[in-house]
Amino acid sequence: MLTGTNLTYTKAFNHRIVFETIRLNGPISRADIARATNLTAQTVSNIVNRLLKRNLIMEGKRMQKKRGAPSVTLDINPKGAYSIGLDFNRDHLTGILVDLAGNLVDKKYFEVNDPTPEASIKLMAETAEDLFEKDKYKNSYLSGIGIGFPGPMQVNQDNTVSNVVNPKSFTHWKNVPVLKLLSQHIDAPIFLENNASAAAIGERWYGVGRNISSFLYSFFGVGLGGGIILNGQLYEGANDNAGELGYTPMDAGVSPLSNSDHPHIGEHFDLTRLYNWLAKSDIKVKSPQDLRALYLDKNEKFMEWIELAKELLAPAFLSVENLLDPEVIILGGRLPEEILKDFSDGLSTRLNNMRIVEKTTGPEFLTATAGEDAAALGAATLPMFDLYAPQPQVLIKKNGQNNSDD
Amino acid sequence: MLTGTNLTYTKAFNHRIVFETIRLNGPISRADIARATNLTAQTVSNIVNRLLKRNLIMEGKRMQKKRGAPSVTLDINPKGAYSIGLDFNRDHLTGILVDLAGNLVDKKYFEVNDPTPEASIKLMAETAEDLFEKDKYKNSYLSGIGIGFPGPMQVNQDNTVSNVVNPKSFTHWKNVPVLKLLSQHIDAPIFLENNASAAAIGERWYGVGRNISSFLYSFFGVGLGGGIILNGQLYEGANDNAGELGYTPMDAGVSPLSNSDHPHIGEHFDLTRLYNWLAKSDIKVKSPQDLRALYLDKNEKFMEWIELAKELLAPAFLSVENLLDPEVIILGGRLPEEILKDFSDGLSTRLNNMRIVEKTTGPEFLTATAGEDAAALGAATLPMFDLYAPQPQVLIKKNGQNNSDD
DNA sequence: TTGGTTAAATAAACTGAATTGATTAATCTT
DNA sequence: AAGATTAATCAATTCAGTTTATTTAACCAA
Repeated sequence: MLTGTNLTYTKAFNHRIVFETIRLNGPISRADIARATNLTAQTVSNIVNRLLKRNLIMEGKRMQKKRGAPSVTLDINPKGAYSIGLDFNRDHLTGILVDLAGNLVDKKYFEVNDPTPEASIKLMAETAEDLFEKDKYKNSYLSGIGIGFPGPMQVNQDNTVSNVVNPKSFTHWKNVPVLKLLSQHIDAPIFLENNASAAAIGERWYGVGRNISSFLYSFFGVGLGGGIILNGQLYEGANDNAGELGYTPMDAGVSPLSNSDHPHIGEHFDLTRLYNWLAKSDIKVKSPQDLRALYLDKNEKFMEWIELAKELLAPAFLSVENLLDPEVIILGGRLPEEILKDFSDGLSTRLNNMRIVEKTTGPEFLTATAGEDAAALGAATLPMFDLYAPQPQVLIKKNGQNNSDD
Repeated sequence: MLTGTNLTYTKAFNHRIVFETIRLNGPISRADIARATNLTAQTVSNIVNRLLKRNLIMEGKRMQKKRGAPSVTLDINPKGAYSIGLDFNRDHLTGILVDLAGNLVDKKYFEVNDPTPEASIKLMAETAEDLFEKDKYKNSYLSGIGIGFPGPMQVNQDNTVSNVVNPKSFTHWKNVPVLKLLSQHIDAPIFLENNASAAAIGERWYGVGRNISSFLYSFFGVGLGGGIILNGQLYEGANDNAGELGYTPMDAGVSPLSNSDHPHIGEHFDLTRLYNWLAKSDIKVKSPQDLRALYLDKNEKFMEWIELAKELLAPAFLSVENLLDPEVIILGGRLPEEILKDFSDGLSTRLNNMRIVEKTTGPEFLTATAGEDAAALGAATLPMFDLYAPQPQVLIKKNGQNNSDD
């Protein structure tokens, strides 16, 4: 709804603006922050002192530039807050602990096999507890826990999680109240998100998207997912389906991996199907790392898949260009970097040829900075982003919400 | 850049919030506004009194609901401000005057033929002056003049206007500094926009988009254009090309209207080419109204075009659904309402069949409320939107900008 | 009819955010 | 060493929404 604002919200927003300015430009002085943000020096000074008290930033050494008094530099305090990210899948759970600067502090990896909700919740809770041991991080602040779910699963409005789209991959999951169950074990804010969207936020906050306000993140996970960042914020669409390139139709028979009535390109990127298809040619793979080896070997069969992948992605990305006109398209996920790089190069040239003559520019293709842990890092970013990112929504009143925060 | 905010911006934003609440829900009492906006009654009272003083709203009669003192209703004052919209094309210029409530007050129409910039500027300035005669609207406020340019023309960053995409249609136009030239004749804020984007804003502010925060507006003008509204704001993309469905490729030979090396669906919607193609079958048409007659006659040749149009639009809109996931797709522009309605019905059912099985929902298709003057009304909305719409940007400082406004 | 209750609107005093103006301190320039 | 320049902050001010209290107008029950 149309809600107003007041000074409390102003304050919260300005705190975030100053924090973000330090995060992106640090080390930076109070005076430079004032210039960058159009806030007065006095205001910046007050906000900085409050952020210092909260241990979110720290002072560095004095720096003299030209004349005048030397300035004290400010920088993010990595130990000011921590966050846990869980990347949950049918076959594995990755849990990571990151600090405020986005550094990977700790990591746990578990192989699972189509786990029940009960077993999953238990594993998630234990992993989270292990990652942030109370005595080890005695005086530190845990901003929260983010959990990324594989693309085909859906985080419902009521925060239950179900797999509406592909019931066969997660046999035991249907409208599971993950948030409710987890909060019985965990005393910290919990955030649920589709792993592609989470990865997009991660890339926006810590990765190549730091200075890019609009991009599409193509996430190669178990299948093909997507997350869209517009004006610095996650755009999920009316039904949380925005960016789902995988649904793009393709002609029947084009991909040997397709087996549906409505062939769509997502099928070609289903890793399980890819492994099975390769197995038919006696090529044994069971992980993205195995694919990397195949790729470096220039394995003929796998190269066939790669070429077809680019063939299928090209028109989909042309649609992205025409419809969304993003500055950048980021490729990331579980596929090895070399393969993503191959995609990005191949797609760039393909799009140049497909574009109508009068148009000369298109989005730039980049590969994500986060590697195989993109989803987990993205999940870990969710609480951080919620607490510290300068989102315009912060400025707008919400019923019964208290914004005080000193 | 990352800029902070302060109370001045808060005030400006809250004024817009209250105004918009009245606009959308009026007649409405101060107390109801307070409840709707989460602002206190006192704040609303203050803001309302300032808006009354500026003549933007007006008091109605007392209304008693249950117990307690009866409330005074408030409503938009249509005569509080006026706006001029110019829809400029190769073949015509439509100029309209609308009031604050979006009512059409006056309209001028001129046929032109590939006019030079000089002649065009002169005609625009004269039309604007005629529409808002000083003595006739003595005590009224003109919020500004909006001008919509046909899709293939481009409003450059430096506010010059050129036709980069299709140089053949506007032979005399290349990097014309429209804003500079017009402001020599006109003493009011001037806004330039692509006509599809303008129409989208018009529909957002006055039309079916009033309560829809994200939609794609497909604009059937001289060709096929598009405007995207996300979170209530116009999203133009990194190169102002977002929503340009016309660039969607199609196979060669599919549309008899195509003649390019890179066939794209926009070619099928080029009205000039359509007229010429129909002429080959001895069907003489030269206006959208003529097409309406053909449609009502169920003219065989024209129906062929209609069917192919839907055939081409369907996959493009499926991309929209998958990528943007909008609540609604609005069809509008110069094509007669009956044809747009046909498109919308046909596309709805087509998309239902193309969608992969597991997905059940898609965007709703609506036809625009504004008819053939959609572009002009949209253009007229630009100044209004800029002055009165509750945009989050209002909350953010801009260098050297003074936000005082009492 | 009367007194009590409910609600709208606003006046007056308050709170808390950024701002403005003044001051101090550190460094460079000449 | 004196003056200029810049960073940082203290102190006082401004001005937005908020809180509290008051007035007014209606309804309702006895």
